[in-house]
Amino acid sequence: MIEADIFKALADPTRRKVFEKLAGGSLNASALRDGLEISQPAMSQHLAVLRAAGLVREQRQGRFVNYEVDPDGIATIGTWLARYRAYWPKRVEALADLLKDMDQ
Amino acid sequence: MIEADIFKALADPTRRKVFEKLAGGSLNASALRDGLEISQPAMSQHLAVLRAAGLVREQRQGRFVNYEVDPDGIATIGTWLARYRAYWPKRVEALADLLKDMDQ
DNA sequence: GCAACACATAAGCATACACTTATGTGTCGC
DNA sequence: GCGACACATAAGTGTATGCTTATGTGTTGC
Repeated sequence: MIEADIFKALADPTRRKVFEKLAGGSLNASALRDGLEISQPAMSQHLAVLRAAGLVREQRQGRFVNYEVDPDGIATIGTWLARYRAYWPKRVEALADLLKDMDQ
Repeated sequence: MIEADIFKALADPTRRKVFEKLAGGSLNASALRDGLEISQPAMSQHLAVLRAAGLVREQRQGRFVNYEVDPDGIATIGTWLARYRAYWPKRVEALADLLKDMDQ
């Protein structure tokens, strides 16, 4: 069950901050530490959790490792959330429009 | 930060099962225990966590307490997920359509 | 009132988890 | 090759969390 890994990964506030940083584009592990008061090993462990959950994927570039949002994780949350569309309130109707033009 | 409570609540597999049961309609605490091998106090504690997170709301009916999905929690996840619409893969495009006609 | 019921809360305990320090692996530039 | 760098992994530790048993609160029916 990969949903378990996803929600567990997002349960940690630091990992959510990291993930939300990546929403703006790919960054390497050191850049992700900026602003967050966290040790290098701690960040490495958090990134491992996010990657294991399928929320993030990595790309080695020399001695740097670039991380970016993995669409697979997003898709899993999206399809999970779709089960509850009957309970979606009207005020979030705009969200559906946003989702519609995701590929430009 | 209510997002913290939401993701923490959904990180537990039992609570996700409970929440997914409620996707089909409201149920009382005893009915929610059916199928899940869980004690009465454990269920009560899980429901308290889900309610504190805004994922579930209760409605007393005599000595029963009916629980149902709280649209507020769903909306919070939805708006959070909207930040990542750039990474939404094409294959989940259908989800957007589902969200569009949520109010019939 | 009182017994049975539906659920909530309290207290204690075992495990999971996020951190730390220390060390390992791989790359770059000289 | 070798030192500096970017990151990963190992091992240990304090705290959070989900469970248990026991008890409390409120409702129903007699």
